[in-house]
Amino acid sequence: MGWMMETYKGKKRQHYLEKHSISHLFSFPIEEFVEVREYKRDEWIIREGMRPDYLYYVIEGKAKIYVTYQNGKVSLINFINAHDYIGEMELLHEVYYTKGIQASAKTVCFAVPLHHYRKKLLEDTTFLRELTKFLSVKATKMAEKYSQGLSFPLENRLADFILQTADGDMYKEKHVTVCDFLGVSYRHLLHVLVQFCEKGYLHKEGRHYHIRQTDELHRLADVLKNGLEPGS
Amino acid sequence: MGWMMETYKGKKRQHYLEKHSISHLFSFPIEEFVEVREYKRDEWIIREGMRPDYLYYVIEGKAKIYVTYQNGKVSLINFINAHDYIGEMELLHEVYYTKGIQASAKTVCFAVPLHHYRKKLLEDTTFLRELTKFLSVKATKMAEKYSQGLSFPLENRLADFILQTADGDMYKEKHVTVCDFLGVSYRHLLHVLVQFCEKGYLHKEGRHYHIRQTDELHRLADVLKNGLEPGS
DNA sequence: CCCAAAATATGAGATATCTCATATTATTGT
DNA sequence: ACAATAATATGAGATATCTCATATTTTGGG
Repeated sequence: MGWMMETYKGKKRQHYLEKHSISHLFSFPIEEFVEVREYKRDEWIIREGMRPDYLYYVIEGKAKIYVTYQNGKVSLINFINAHDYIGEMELLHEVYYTKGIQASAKTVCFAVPLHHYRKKLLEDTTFLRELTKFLSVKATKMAEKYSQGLSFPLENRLADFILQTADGDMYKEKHVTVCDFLGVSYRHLLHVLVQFCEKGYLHKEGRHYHIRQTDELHRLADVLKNGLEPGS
Repeated sequence: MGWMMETYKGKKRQHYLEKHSISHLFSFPIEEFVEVREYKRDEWIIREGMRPDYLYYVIEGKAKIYVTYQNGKVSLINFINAHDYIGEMELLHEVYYTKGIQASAKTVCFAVPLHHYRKKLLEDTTFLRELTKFLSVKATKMAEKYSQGLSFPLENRLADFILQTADGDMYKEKHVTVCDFLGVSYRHLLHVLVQFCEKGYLHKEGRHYHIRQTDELHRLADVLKNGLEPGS
């Protein structure tokens, strides 16, 4: 289990700080003590149950949030992408059960040391406003997912997931990850995928799937879009 | 559909402002332009799709957040209780599809006029920090509900719900509301409740249920508690 | 290059959950 | 007090989804 997270130094660090400046997210200079870190695929950025000493801001890459239940079942809760914060719960709350966060691709993030900045962060309007926006979006998305997840069969949620994660017209996600994320059994996921192929929505090519009828998938996915768009 | 929301004036208003002071939530005096409103059971505090002009802070009562899907199905997303904010999404984001919020009991709340305070609120550290805490808790709860909802059968979620909403050792929630909240059909909810009675966990008395074996319900509900408690 | 582990596949039977049909009570408005 | 509407109940058949068993293929490490 080598957890050899790499910290960029010198020129490389400087390059990231400049190219992906986060100074607009704070009203005070923060770069001096910020670490630039790279996590490799499958490395744990935060281990479940362990309080982190840093607030992270993701620059590039992709990670997954996991939680382990008492019965041993591990569940994928959400994805983390560029421009997301990690560890904000621990910054805000004294007690909080930390979830596990694992990089699913090479992930670069800024690590803001809390022992140094905690107080300043909690008094910084600019930072708090940004964080509040981030959290409100997160809360809304989770709320939507929740009601969607409970209200519709896999057929609809999978169609949506395929459209959201497709690489061009190819769907390439790993089944194991997906059935974890969508909370269904591997068997059933395959079953619905086969149906999609039989109906001609998808065509299996090797271990990937070619999207043949985007419109039909949209029809299925649209069922879980709520309400009207703002402005109507 | 009389929507005769009542606004307290004079002495009554003053009484609420003093007894449930919210001055600690802001670093500037806010009471001058705050309205104290009372919504009766089933009144809409915010109508779905309509942007509110106020930020609300609930003092007493209980409300429900609803969303309507394109297929016409209405889904209960969450409850709102005392000390919750309403309308924070609209304060933070220019575009946002507003969900419907309906009082499920007499509900008193403070209404902060945005046209007057919007700018000040977004620059107030104290307010933003409070709101951030509120939102982070909300986001976490939704995330937990989401993964729970997807991962466990109704038996477990219902046990948890019963324990959480029980009034002493009596469970009194309305079935219609519950099956909406838990995202299951009325038929199935009844089916599982009957099972609980047959197993002796509950005993039906009129339209309420007497909890007879808390331990057994806890055993079912504990399955969806994640991880270890902080500090272990 | 080989092995063990992970990921992919597929079948069959068991459950969980839904839909629809239909009655019987509350509740509410007038 | 009455009619309309909502909430509660219950049965029966249809689906969605799960569990388990088992086989094949891919992948990563030594």
